[in-house]
Amino acid sequence: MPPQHQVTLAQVAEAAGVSIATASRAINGSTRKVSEVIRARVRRTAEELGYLPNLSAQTVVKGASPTVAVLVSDIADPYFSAISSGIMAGARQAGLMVTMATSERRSADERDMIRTFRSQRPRAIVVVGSRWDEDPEAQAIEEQLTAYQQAGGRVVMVSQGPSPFDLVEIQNVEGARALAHALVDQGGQHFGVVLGYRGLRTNADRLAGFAQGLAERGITLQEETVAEGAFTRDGGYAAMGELLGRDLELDTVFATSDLMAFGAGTAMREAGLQPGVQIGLAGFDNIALSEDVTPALTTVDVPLGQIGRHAMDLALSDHEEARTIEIPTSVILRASTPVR
Amino acid sequence: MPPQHQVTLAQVAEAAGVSIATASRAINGSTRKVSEVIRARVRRTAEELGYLPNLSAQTVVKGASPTVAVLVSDIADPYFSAISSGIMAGARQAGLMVTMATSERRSADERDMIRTFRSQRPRAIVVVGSRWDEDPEAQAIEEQLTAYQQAGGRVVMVSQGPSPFDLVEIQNVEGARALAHALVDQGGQHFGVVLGYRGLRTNADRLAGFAQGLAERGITLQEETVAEGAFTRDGGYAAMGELLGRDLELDTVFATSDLMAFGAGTAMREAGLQPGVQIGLAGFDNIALSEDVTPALTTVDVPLGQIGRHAMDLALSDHEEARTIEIPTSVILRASTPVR
DNA sequence: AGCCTATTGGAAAACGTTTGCCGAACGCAA
DNA sequence: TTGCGTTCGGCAAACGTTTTCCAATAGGCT
Repeated sequence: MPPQHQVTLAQVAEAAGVSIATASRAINGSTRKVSEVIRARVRRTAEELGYLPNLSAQTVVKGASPTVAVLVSDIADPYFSAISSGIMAGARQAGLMVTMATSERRSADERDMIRTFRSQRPRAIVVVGSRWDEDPEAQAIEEQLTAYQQAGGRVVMVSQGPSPFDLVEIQNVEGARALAHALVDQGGQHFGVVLGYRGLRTNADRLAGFAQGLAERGITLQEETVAEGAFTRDGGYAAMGELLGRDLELDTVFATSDLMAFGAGTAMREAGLQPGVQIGLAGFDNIALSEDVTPALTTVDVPLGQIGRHAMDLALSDHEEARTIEIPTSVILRASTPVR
Repeated sequence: MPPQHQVTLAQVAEAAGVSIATASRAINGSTRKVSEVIRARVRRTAEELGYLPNLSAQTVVKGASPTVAVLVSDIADPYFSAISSGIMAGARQAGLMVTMATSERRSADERDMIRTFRSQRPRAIVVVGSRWDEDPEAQAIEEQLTAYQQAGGRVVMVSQGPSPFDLVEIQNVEGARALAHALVDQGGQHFGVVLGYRGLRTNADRLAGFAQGLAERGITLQEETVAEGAFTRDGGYAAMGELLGRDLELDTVFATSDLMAFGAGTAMREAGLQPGVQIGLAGFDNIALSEDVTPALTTVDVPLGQIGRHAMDLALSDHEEARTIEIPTSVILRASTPVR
């Protein structure tokens, strides 16, 4: 680590002919006032010398840094990057910096990153991304976060419920259920599901909601029409391939994320099926490009940017007991699911 | 800012019955050794008490924080999120944290963010995103970065050349030129361009390279066949609309980014033109979904993840004079540009 | 004039670390 | 035994801030 030598407050004070205390008060403000003339002089001096406050020093004495730490599974995934974008917008408004890390969906890494975050003494830690059902690290992670919270930090989980912390919950069950209704209403009868890892609660919820929605229309989702894969574009491609190999008669496929739907769509075409023509295809999330593909993708809208904002709101408002914000979802029918 | 009270090194030292100095050496290691037995005892105590080193305190005394600061235009844009992903992977390997901010392409914000970054004393600052041609803040930003560098920090610019700093340069001109060749070879004759803001060097380069490539095949790109818009999906949609309104006879359209191409494609379809059938469409960047759309998008591959890695490599290797890494690009022909 | 209160500058103590130095303990050769 | 080098623990200074006092000055009131 190269030594970085910088202008210090002491140098500014000296140059302005005041004490360090006064310089501090003049520049970074506090309850105490400093006379206008001195204040101006100090500020000008600081400007001239190119003084920049040392955030770490401030953090040491204040006990917390003006920072919010964000942990996401994968920043290259448009789902997470859209949420992150909302978080960063909120953070900027609140004058906070953002430190970010990706867990790559490995929960041991998640635990380590949270430890590292704690070392930074951020004002809040936001964890985005579905939790695994049988996560060996779950307890360790929760302990870390609890300790952090008890030390005065705020914890916000996005799409991680149930949990003892503040929560931003996406209505996955309801959205998938409504989607099922809509698809049946369009004339779908034989449904398949391209499912991200079942162990991720998000997927489990979306599957359950979809099955429930179908059931409410008198259709039973067969287990053999569900293919599981990684919760990524490639996973969708692979799972769809598997589904095709099973030689079922499907007229509509629901993928538990838009990203998986894109992969599934490519697999369909490679098998000679045009989504939106011979077979229907629906996703979930309504990520940015889902309306630009051909055929435009039927999906369930999740207001991703808003989610980030809400997470920051929770992080900043102080309240005693944990709160939950429910994010409503809504079905968007597009050309990928034809009316029959 | 809530006071966060935490276990300190002093408490660990006390509990372990050693001095603070010894505790420090036992836990965070240094040149000096501490006997195995004491070392073990201290570590165990730290573990039991849940001690976490205070990174800010360490930063204050060491003079720099184990952090790399990243500034991107817009994290929700897949171009930037893919690069960020590479950067974060590199940072993790190097044991560094990442602090991230978005400038929203406003250069005044960019300047402010860099100031804030400097306050954090990061080990490196990475700035990703094309520079504006006539940027009123350009000088202020360069001064900030120069001062930072002189204080011992490392600066890496991605796609920002020319600049006095370390540079990761994408071969935009060459890529666009090669694309033009390939499109002419496929039988294209009447070309249009959906251009992101011309003031962004990236767009200017891609346009220039494309025009040059056409010229080398004996085709002159007419100014009236170029429509300019925001460097986003919506910009592409709007610019394509404008182009269509001009009533030209185009057989192929080059959009200066995949994102713009997606928007342009939607505009084409709304006008009754099928990309890949009546009209060719090509993009630039090869973002993740470009092969999943229908028709799959012809584009110029830019290895975005690698770019991030290279940026981190530059940030970490220490060398005197500024270096430049050239990232090669390569044409990928897909169905959106039919062979005629 | 005398007193009380507000205002404002400065000295110094914190905050949680790392590290330069000192000195104690030990091993070993002479 | 002395002398000397090596190992390793601890004291205390430093890092760049904020904040608690304390003191000095100014102003208002009687």
